[in-house]
Amino acid sequence: MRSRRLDYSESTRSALVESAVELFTKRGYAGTSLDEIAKRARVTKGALYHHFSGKQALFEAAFDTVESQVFDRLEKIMNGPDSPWERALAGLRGFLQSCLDPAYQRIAIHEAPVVMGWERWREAEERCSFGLVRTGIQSLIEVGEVDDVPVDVTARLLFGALSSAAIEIASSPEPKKVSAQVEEVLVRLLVGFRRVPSAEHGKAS
Amino acid sequence: MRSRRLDYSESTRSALVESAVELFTKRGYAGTSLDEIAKRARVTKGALYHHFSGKQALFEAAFDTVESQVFDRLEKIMNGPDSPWERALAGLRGFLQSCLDPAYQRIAIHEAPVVMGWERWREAEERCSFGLVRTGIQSLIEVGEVDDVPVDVTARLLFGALSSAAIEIASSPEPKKVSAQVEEVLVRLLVGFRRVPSAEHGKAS
DNA sequence: CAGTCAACATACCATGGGTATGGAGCGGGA
DNA sequence: TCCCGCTCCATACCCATGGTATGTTGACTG
Repeated sequence: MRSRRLDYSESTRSALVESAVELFTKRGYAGTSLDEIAKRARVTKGALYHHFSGKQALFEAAFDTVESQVFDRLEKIMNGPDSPWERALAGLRGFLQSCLDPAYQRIAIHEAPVVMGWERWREAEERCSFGLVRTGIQSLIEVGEVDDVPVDVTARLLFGALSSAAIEIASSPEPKKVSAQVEEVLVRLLVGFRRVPSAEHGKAS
Repeated sequence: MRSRRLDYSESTRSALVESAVELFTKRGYAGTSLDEIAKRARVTKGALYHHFSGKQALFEAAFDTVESQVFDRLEKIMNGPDSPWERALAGLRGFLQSCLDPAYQRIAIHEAPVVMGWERWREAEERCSFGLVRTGIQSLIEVGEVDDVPVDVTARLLFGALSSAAIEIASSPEPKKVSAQVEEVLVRLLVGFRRVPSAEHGKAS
């Protein structure tokens, strides 16, 4: 039987993470103090340091939550019954959609590489959205849809482009329009990568 | 006649900036204290705060120097007498080359968007390397080498891809190999964007 | 029911960005 | 030439904030 105490503990922990996500999103990592985070979670710094080893660890916990949300969403999308090509397009749209979330935006894309360090960020992303991009390209190559390009590098380039696009979209006065343009360019890009553009692409099926 | 005093002043200012560039490159923005920077420049924090309004301003000065160096280099390359297409390829290689400089790497690409804020970074980049990418694409479109895609968004995507590639290259155990791969993929990408070999857009010419 | 330990709160320290003040020497006007 | 003023920089200080050390409480165990 699960102890009542453990429930409380888990509750305060998640409250801290949730608080961290909100404040980091609003004011950034450097602009947010631990006292603020603790106060918003209605605990003190003591509780915070009981659950996390420090500010960085708390940030990584916040990173994990927002990242896993997006990951779950994208995984569902990309596990559809369609062809790899359809999956890639759907995943693309899904990612751009996810990037409209300010939390994912600022924490996972914008600040994480600096706060966590690029190495660690890369490592974490490998298991999340970047991993999806990577496997997406991988399967496109395996099926023969696109030429045999170096997977790692291509995935990195595409992910970089997507990340920039994400911020561009979110910081634009007309996100819808920019998002549509991004999609247009990206589809055009994928088409350009296609091996034999004989059959009709993306559209009908 | 230029005062001796002003020479000294200018000298200490540049010493501070140079010191900042080195330390920010090695330990990052958050990991570097103003006392360290001042000490390395053999002055005190008083001098630092006389020349700069704060840590951010000093960072921006460091950003400007590394950015302008790369800009000058790329501008020369892209002002060659070749065709826009050749210029684009040359500029691409030049940029990847520049990205091997750790200072440009960490300060201008990695940390600047976070330290300066994305808006301000974007604004500054508009006049520097990003501007070059933009005008490069612009002229490619004008000449008719590539399809009429939205310039702003395309430039943003390409620049994002390039930035990621930069870090990927520099943090790789075999930078030469990765750099070659990046170039391969990027050229393939540009070719994919080319108008000429495309038969399916109804615009074969 | 005493002891133990997780789950916090409280008090404190040290680093570091920023500020206020003081002084020293160069340049300009008499 | 002398003095004044202003730039240029040093010194001393403040305080916000991340991190630590210690105290306290209440639930579970034997």
